[in-house]
Amino acid sequence: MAVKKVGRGSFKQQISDDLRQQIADGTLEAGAKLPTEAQLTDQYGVTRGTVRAALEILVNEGLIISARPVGHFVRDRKPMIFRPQAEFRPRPYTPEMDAFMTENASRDADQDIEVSIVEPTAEVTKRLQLDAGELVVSRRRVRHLDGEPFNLNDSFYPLSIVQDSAIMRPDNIPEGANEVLAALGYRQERAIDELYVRMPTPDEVRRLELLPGTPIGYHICTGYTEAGKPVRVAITVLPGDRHVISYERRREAPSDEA
Amino acid sequence: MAVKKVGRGSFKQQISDDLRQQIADGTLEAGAKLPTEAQLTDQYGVTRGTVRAALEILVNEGLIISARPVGHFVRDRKPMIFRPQAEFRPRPYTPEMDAFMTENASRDADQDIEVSIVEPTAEVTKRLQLDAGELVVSRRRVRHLDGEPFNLNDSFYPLSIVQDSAIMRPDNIPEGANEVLAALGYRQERAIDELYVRMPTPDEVRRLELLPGTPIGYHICTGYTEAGKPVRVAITVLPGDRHVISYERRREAPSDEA
DNA sequence: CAGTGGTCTAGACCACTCT
DNA sequence: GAGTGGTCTAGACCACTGT
Repeated sequence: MAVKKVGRGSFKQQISDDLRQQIADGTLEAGAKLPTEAQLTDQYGVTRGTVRAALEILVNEGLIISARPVGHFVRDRKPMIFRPQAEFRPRPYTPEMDAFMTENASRDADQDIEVSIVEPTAEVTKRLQLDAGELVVSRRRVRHLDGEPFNLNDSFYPLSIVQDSAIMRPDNIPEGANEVLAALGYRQERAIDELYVRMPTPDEVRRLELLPGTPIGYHICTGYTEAGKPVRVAITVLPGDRHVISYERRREAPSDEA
Repeated sequence: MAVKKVGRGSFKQQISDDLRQQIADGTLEAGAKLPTEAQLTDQYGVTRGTVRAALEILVNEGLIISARPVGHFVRDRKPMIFRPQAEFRPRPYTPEMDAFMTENASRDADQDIEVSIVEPTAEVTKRLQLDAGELVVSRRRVRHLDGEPFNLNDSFYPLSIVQDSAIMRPDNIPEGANEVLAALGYRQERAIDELYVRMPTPDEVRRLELLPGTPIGYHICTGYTEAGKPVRVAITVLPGDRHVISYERRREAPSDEA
């Protein structure tokens, strides 16, 4: 080997550490092309397999992408899309003193809707407190921005309460599904929100066209009537490379301490 | 090869798809031991390298862990720790109708604190609107639960306003850093919150002892005085396998639509 | 066509743990 | 010592793209 094993770690760790450092300090800037596998093989005096193992680490960290057969490139930084979700915005949002989130004002929005009657997953069954065998209406949507998939929004309703309503039509609902539910006598007065952070499933990778190393935020919102009956579960999948969840607050809950 | 290449995908894709399916449908339940690499090598009629590539996919999806030299195991599902952050809880939390988040009531809590005067990162400089060369006081904390690192909470203050205050002491601040700031004439009246979802840096992996395939939530809270002067940046790193962010709401912002 | 990365083979040696 | 996974070598063939 041309290079001796200095410091700790395996060869692939050393190589990926080197490249990560170059990305961090700007030697390799966003969009820049990395050396080819052959060049790295020569440079470090290891075999191609070892070089590929090092690059794979960086791919899985979301730092680089492989654009076959052109080469590896430093991944562009998050587009800094600003998308305040209502649930993350307890107070009206006012755009001041936050120059860092003023990008992406308005762009072409679009969505695909797919409505079906399905057996609910355990996740949905539990939150809707369904009996065994009870079916739900599923409204699955892929929201697009400028033609690219942007997030997923799947809502589930007990079939028993939305049967034959506008919720079952595979169109946009101008007044909003919540108003339809309210007209049916199930106005939502409370909601419980949960946010998970995890790696995507292959299905989510496909629907959102995710690159390797892209984690997601998994947001589950369960809506309840005043009587405490759950009537709706909405699951939003937010790709980490396309979303910044942001909101402003005024006092009263002085935040993270410390 | 003993197994023919049915359907799509490479051998490693087929193998990881098979195993992922078995994990999803419960054939392999949480904590179960996977077949050894040698067994999978025989079973699929490929070389060990191919089997390892398949397992690596599942590791990076956070589905399995490798416990050398014992074997690979299905990763335990998130401990479902419930930690409402103040900023995600616009209304007081009431524990009702949510049996799915009642675990982990009270456990041993602990934290390490490390205070220093540092040159701020670009991220902090921008949010604190600092001049070039201006220094900050950094309070870096690792919070532990039952002896395990649970999350990171790093706060940054302009050196010019907290010099010689209790904020610079590497102890817990009983009344809270925010009260100290207020006593210094910098009471925070507004805050901007941002939440990013991404893979961890090696430093975050080390501080939080993260397993491969564990993404993080990266929460930045910038606090402002009434006059609009930023006085504090708090960065919280929440490991995806240890956190569920959860809160309850009542009406007024009827959520995710759809 | 040459050059890129994607996949796979068939070995090898190592560190570690358990028996 | 046997068995596990971690790392690495030294090849091979393929699909795709650009010249």
